[in-house]
Amino acid sequence: MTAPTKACQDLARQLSDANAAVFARLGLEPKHAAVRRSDRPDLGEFQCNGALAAAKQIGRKPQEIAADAAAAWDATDLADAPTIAGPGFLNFVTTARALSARAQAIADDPRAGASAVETPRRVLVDYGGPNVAKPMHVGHLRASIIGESLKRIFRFRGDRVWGDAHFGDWGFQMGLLIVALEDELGGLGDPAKVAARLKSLTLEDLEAMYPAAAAKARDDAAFRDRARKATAGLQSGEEPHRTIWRAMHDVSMAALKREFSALGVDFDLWNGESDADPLIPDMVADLKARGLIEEDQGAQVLRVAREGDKRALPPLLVVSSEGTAMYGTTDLATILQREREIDPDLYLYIVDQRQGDHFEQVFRAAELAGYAKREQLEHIGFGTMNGPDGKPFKTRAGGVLKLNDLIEMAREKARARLREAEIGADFSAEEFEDVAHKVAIAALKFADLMNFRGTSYVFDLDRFMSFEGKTGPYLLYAAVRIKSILRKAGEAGVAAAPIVIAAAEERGLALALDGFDAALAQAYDKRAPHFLAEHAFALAQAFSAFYGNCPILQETDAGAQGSRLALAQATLKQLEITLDLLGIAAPERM
RNA sequence: GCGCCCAUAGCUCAACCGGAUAGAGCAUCCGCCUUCUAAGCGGACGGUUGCAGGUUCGAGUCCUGCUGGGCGCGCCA
Repeated sequence: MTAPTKACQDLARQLSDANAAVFARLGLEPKHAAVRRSDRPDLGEFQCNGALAAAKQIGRKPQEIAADAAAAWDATDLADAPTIAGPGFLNFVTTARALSARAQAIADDPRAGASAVETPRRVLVDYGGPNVAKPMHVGHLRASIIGESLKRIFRFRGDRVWGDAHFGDWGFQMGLLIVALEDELGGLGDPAKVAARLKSLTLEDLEAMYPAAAAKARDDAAFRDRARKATAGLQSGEEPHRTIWRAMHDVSMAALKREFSALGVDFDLWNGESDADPLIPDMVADLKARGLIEEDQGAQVLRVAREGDKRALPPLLVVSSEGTAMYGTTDLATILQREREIDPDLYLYIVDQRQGDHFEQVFRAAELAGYAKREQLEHIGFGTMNGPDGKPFKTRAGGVLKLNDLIEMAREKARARLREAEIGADFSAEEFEDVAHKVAIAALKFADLMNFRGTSYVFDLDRFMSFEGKTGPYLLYAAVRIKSILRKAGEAGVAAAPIVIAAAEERGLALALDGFDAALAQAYDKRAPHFLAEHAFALAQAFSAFYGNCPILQETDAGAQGSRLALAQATLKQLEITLDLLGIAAPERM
């Protein structure tokens, strides 16, 4: 019954449990007792709206039910008896004792107050989606940032998680590159000549070859046809197709690993579409034998339309009229491969929401084929990153902006702002660069993750890097200020003491710390990191208010000083965990 | 043509299962550095939630229609 023993749970949960006991005694359904953070901080810290729903159900007046519940409240260690407002809302204010205990529990918890899932699942997160020969551009930014964050969120909640880059190294694009090379060399007949060219092949070569070949294929039917045949040749293991593919694959892969590393994005699996290729012949034969595939216009298709669909979903193209595997085929085979090698309970595909139909086709096909259940497969779609004109982001010249260039732009802006603020004058060149990089990445990532993933947002580097308001740099600044205090406290020999919440800003900070678990759960349930981004900002704001009004080093009361130091430590720990879940790292100073 | 998504403060975005007076940041204005990093803090201003109906004790949220925008619709991925 006393708060301290339950302090491992967040306050909303503690209040809900206590209120559920009250509701049960009154003969009301406990589910109506749920308490959550208040929308009206002027009336209370927490609220329960259940009296209204309960009233509807049993035909009593909501105010009466609320009054009964308030009168029956007995968890006075946790909160005072709730006040009643409006049509029957219950408003709670927690006791300083319960709040102190909760803050202490967070301070003592390596997970900073975050709970874990009861039953861990095996989760595969498919994100990033880089391609051979195509430089990563701003379109890859969202997939990488959101996917990386979701991977970390699921892992932190206790699931067993694999992040897979699902490298786009198969299909028609490879055929295009092969015929482009053929034309460049005037034929592929001379193995020595081919080998020599492949040895000198650079990423820049590939990045020039691909768009040229893709453009040519658009209005040159003969070229397109050769590329399709080359694709078929590659997929049936011909030479020199295979050798050429391997060289192009390796050059691209090495470059991509560098780029992802700069972004702070890391994968457990670097599997490519090509890795699922060996499964395709047997898979197609199996689908055929079970009568799931039929011939249509020279191609082999798997029909996935269902009765009751508002619109007839086109069939999944399993084998093209040229005999090649299409990307749906590869995606299906990849599910088969992952079932065998990983056996995930849940698949998350972090891909642009415009591909929704494609994934619906693949997921239905997987279910029809019995490879996976439909509910295990989720397409986590996201919106586009737009330019100032509201259309998908383009450079001033109208082309796509390379990810590398984007990051360098952000870094340059960060350097300028650091110099402007006269920060880092005493840093080594190395540390200065490290800080500029961290600031740049934090700005880019937070600007992306603060919005719900489904909405498109306008890219505005000046705004992201403004260092003011709701930005990545603001969060880093908050973390760095705490680190600075902790360093000085350490030098001064100030030690942490039991947390005692007294001042309004301490109360606000403790409540912010308490909100972490709910934010994490929402981010997890909705597959939406912006709930955590929101929490990080709220926490940093609460700390800033505390920072301005509750000095630590100057505090003369040892108990209050130790308590505040412990609060600062807990805040830093939780802020760094939250930032890490967003894929953001804070420097030691800035 | 069919289907999906979106429309919230001047701008960029939030709003948990339908709950109270719709919240932040930016911009504008007013305060606060003799104090742990002012890249900060406090305050003010700012709204017919695209339009019209409907369901409900209660609608930004659910339903219908309309307007405006984005996107998708078999051999690219």
